[in-house]
Amino acid sequence: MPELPEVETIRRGLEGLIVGRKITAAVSDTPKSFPNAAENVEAFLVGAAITGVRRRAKVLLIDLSTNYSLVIHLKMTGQLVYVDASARFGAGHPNESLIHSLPDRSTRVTFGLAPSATLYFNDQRKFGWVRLMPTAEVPSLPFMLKVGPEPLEAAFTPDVFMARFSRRPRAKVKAALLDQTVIAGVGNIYADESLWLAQIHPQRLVGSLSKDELSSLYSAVREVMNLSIEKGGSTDKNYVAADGRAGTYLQHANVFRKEGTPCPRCGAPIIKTKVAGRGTHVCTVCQSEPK
DNA sequence: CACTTGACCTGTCCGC
DNA sequence: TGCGGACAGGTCAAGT
Repeated sequence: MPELPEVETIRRGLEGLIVGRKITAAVSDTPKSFPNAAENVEAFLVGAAITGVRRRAKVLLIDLSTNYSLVIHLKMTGQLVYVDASARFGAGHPNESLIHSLPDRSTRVTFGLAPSATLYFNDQRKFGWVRLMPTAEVPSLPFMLKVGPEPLEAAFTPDVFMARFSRRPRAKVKAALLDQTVIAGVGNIYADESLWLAQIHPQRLVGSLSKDELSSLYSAVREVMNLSIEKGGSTDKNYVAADGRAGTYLQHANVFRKEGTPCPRCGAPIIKTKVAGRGTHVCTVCQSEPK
């Protein structure tokens, strides 16, 4: 669920909440979620100050004064929720019930932050992970070496987009969109929304797309991602921002989870199918099927 | 090689 | 009501 807009929303929230703070403790009962040597945690994490929060693709990077970083992937159900002790009292918090129930049974790692705050890494399905490593080694991670360009950066021009796609001419366009080595950050929600906006059927093979269609898809991906960041991301079930707040993008979605409802463009019913092994939402009138 | 499918997990929902 | 099974979706490994 956390795709680029969700991770970016979390990053922005965390930046304002944790940069400059000192980590006082890091506790985990789930080695799979936090597979770091205890001695490294003691030496390079506990006592370190947080110097910055970055994002690359769907990966979050929390940089530390020890020149180590926490590398975090939320995968499907991961959350990073910041709770200040003062939020435990009084009303008015954007997600009162969540804040008051933490830690809960999905809490995998608990970070103490001076003077009186806690950062919870929650992950119901344990697909996500937190790793502590030297900041200088992050770019050498296999994922970082292979991942494609950031779609919202200025350097990501239509020409770059087309060059990346031309690497996979025989793939279904949805599979290519989801491939992180082609473009960074697109997941299932924004793949479906972008393809609907560009009026391209997800089964179409990349090699069959015209230059105009690729150009439309380029614009659609950026438009959809930008709108979602503006709305604080998509909250379906698990996703919340760093302050516990839900995102509202799905209220603006045109096809995702809209099966049976009329296409906002032509009125035909949206259908749900499976493409590239994933649940896929299309308007079969606006997005004509291949062959 | 290029592309597709299955595994990793847990919780929820649907049908019987 | 209980229970089995399908499903959710990000990424890597294994399969075609």
